[in-house]
Amino acid sequence: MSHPGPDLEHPAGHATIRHVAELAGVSVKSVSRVVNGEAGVRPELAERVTAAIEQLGYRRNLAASTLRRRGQRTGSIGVVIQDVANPFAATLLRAVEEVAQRRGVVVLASSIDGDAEREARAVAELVRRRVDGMILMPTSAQHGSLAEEQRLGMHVVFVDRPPVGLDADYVGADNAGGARTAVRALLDRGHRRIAYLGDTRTISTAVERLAGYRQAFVDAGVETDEELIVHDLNVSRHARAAAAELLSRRDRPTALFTAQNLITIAALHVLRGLELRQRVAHIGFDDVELGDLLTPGVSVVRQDPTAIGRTAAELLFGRLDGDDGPVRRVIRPVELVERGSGELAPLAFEG
Amino acid sequence: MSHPGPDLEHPAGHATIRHVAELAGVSVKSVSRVVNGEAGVRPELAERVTAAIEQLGYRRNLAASTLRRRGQRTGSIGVVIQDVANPFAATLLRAVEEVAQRRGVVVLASSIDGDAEREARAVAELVRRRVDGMILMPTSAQHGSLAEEQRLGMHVVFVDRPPVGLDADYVGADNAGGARTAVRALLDRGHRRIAYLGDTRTISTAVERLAGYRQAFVDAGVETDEELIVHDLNVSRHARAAAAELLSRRDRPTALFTAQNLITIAALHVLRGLELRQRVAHIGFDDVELGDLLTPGVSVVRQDPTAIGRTAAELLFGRLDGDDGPVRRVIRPVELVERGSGELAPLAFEG
DNA sequence: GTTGTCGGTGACAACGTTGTCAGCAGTGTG
DNA sequence: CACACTGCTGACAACGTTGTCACCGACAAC
Repeated sequence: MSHPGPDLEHPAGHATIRHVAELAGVSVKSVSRVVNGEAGVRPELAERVTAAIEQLGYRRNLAASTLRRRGQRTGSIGVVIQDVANPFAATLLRAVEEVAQRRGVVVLASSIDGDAEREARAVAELVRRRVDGMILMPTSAQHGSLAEEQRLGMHVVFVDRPPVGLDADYVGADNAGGARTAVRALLDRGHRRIAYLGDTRTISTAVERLAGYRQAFVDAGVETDEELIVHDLNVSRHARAAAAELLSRRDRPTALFTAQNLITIAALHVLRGLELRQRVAHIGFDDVELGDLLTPGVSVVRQDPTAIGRTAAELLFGRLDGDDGPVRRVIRPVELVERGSGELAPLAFEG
Repeated sequence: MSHPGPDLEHPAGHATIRHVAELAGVSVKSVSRVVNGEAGVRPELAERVTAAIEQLGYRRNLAASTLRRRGQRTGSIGVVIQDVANPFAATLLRAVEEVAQRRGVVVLASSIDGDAEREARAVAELVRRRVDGMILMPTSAQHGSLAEEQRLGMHVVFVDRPPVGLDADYVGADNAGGARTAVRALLDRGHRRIAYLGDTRTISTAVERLAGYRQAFVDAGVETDEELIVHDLNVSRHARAAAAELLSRRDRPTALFTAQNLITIAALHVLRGLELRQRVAHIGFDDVELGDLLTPGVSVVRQDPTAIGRTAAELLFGRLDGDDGPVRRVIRPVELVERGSGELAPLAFEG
């Protein structure tokens, strides 16, 4: 045990390339060559190395490997999302994963729950780990701090919410257009008191969806009633409370536009509780599972999180592959899915 | 540009500790001390270092750091799940993330979609990256290959499905008990033709849930009808087809027990399509979003993926902190949630 | 005066890997 | 005969970081 070099009898932790070299009776470099599939190793020697690797259960240490291969990729990307437990984010993440796995790239995902500080910590952590690129569903209002990372070669693609104060690729949905379409459909059926229930106003999607809502009113030459617009429903509980309050007014709205999936679900619970699902029209933004089986079906503006995630991932990998074209903004179309709840007519008189 | 050492004017990629040292006019070791918050650095010097770090946008390279700190943790864990897009897995993952984030540990998640080969690749990748531990929702039937990793100090906790051919911690739910309770409830209401629609039989949860189904029949002294047991419904399409076939038989079942959330959803669609939701009783395993708002409400056996994820993560971190007690098997209780669909009586005569 | 201790600092080696380059013996080219 | 080239192999340095240890001046104890 007093001789120099690694203890070759029984490596304490993981076997290293040196253990393998010693056991196979070759130089470490030759082992490296075999492991990396480099040409120029005699088959007989390669076989000895392979056997040694097998016997020791050797696994190349990726940290050491990428350290040496200067400037080399770590084969990892970071994805910062609001909450994996939200089906929208989860589906998007899954699509990213799919593209990444095909390339042998692993995904580091962090949920940040609308907390700008958690976002900053998550991004810093990803930089420390030298991910090759990042896909960001940001919370924060300003992303200028990422400019430095970008300059140093970090590739960033924003999803769902565009970058602010930064030139970066973006893949999102036609939020304003979708909201406008939904609200126009309600107006067309004669609704005038259409409530808007939306997320925090610092979130661009919320802002855009509200803009679409307002635009529909402008298009129709109808005035909006500011009393019917509620913001900051970033917790289910708040969304429920807001819906309950709106629906218990004497001049309650005849239709609801809920601008996000969790708000839609909260509103559905309240409508059901008040036995108003057949009487108050309702369109949500984002599809909800089983929404088609309710009575009436839940009409929604559907976006395609899989397509958004896939597109973002492909964009990111394109950048990693050297695409240095101008910054791209991809806006995916959305679709109004009519299932019943959005097609209810306004009730003339209410008890 | 011909002088040796790094080009200090304008570091090409990320600034290294050497750039910082040079700019601050100190040794690299002192920078290291400051970065790591080690004691014994004059405040004035520390300040110079901090300023240099700031100016250069230096971020410690975690790969190099953990390489040097021999045997040191990488501050990352791997989570191998079936599919992040499945709410059960997503919720579980979120709970793991939560515990990990509190400790500054990042999570590498991989969806493997019931593919044993993808599972093996994911695990190998995690080992290459020297994650500190892994949480596994396995697909494969044998996990003996992990024994070698375990011996080398890798900590593994299984969730949802127990390890086979390996001693490892496990956190799961009372699958057999939950299924038994559900089917007993159906039998108690007089159902006899109760169909079982389940996932692939290589999956232990599917096996356990089927066992619970059978046990309930044994308990009641009723014979099971093997014609009503369908397996391998690992794709929504298959589940729909199976449900449609069962329900179109002349002697169709009076009740369904769907042993997994996606199968439950598929069955709901078929039942609805055939207008049988009010006539055929139905209990699912796993809760489904909005299941309470359908008419009738969807009765389910609810497990708590958040608790499972949290428990598994805490167990894993406990091991990382040195807990070397005996292997633990945590079985979380499940709960039958009666919402209507499971309480329908069998119809005496059918058209 | 010698010795020891102190806080502070840096030179150096090492972590596990791979890039570079030199060297081997054998063969062909000028 | 010198030289270049071949396929194969290994010695060595380097990646960015941190652990080890020696050393600094100052000051106290003997």
